Amino acid sequence: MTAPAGEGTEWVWKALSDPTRRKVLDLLKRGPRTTGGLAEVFPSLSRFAVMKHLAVLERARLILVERRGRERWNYLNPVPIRQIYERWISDYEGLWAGSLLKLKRHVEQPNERSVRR
Amino acid sequence: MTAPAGEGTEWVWKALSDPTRRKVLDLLKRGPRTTGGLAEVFPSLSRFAVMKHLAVLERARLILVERRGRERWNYLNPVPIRQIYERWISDYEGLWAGSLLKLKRHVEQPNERSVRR
DNA sequence: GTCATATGTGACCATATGGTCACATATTTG
DNA sequence: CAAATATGTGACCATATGGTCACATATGAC
Repeated sequence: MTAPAGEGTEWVWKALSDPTRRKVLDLLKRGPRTTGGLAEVFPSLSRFAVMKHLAVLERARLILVERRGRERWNYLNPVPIRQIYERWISDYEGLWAGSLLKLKRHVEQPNERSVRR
Repeated sequence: MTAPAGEGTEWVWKALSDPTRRKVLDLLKRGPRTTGGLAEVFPSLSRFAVMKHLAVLERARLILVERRGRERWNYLNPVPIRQIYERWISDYEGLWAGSLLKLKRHVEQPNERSVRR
C-alpha cells in the first residue's frame, strides 16, 4: 500500500472496492459479530481470508474491534462511509439532476457502445 | 478481474478505488477532454498509463467516449456514481444519524487504537 | 493443570494492478 | 503524397491483492 496518501480516505476506498468486504460491512450494520461468527457466513472462504479482510477494514477504520476474553468483536464504524459521501460523492449530485444538458446528447443514446469501438 | 460479478456496480467500485482515476473524473466533471489533454494534467504519468486508467473508467461506464477525427473526447457519465450511492451508501444514512447508540460507547472513544493491538 | 476453543503469525502462491517502452495505425495539414 | 499529430497495441515488469496452509498463542471450562 506504500503510503496513506494525503487525504485520508484512500484506505477507505481500497477497503470498499472488494465485494466481500462490503458484504461484511452489510452484516455488521445489523450488529457486531465475532471473527469466527463472520467467517461462518462465508463458507467459501477460509477463516484466515476473512481475517485479512477484517484487517483491511480495520486499517480504514471501517470497523472497530473490541476483545472480550478470547473473542474478538467487530463493530461497524459508519463514519468513513459518511466522509466518502461528503467529500466526494456529493460533489456529483449536481450532475445527477440536470446541468449536464450538454452531455445528454452523448450520454443518453439508449445502448450506444462508446460510439463505435 | 475474472467476472462482472452479479450486481453490476463491481467495476465501478474498482474504478473508483484509484485516486488518479477519481481525479480524472473530477476533471471531466468540468467538461469533456481529449486523452492527450488529460495526460498533460498528469506530468508524472506517461500518456499510456493515463490511457489505461481511461480504459478502466470506460469499462465501468464512468466515462463515455466519442471520436472526433483523430481525437478521442472523454465525457463523464455520472450515472454509475449515482447508483453506488443509491444501492449502497444510502443504506448507511440511518447509522450516520443516531440508531447506533449501542455502538457509541465503543466508536467514540477519542483515539482508541482498536482496543489494544 | 489440561484440553478445547478463538484468534493471531509467518511463509507462500497465483493473479490483478499500475506502470513502463517500442512500435503501429489513423487523421489532419501543407 | 509526406510529415506531424493523436491515439492504439503488444510485450513486459514490479508490486499489491486475495487467497492458501501450518503452526503459535491466549483464554475459558473442567
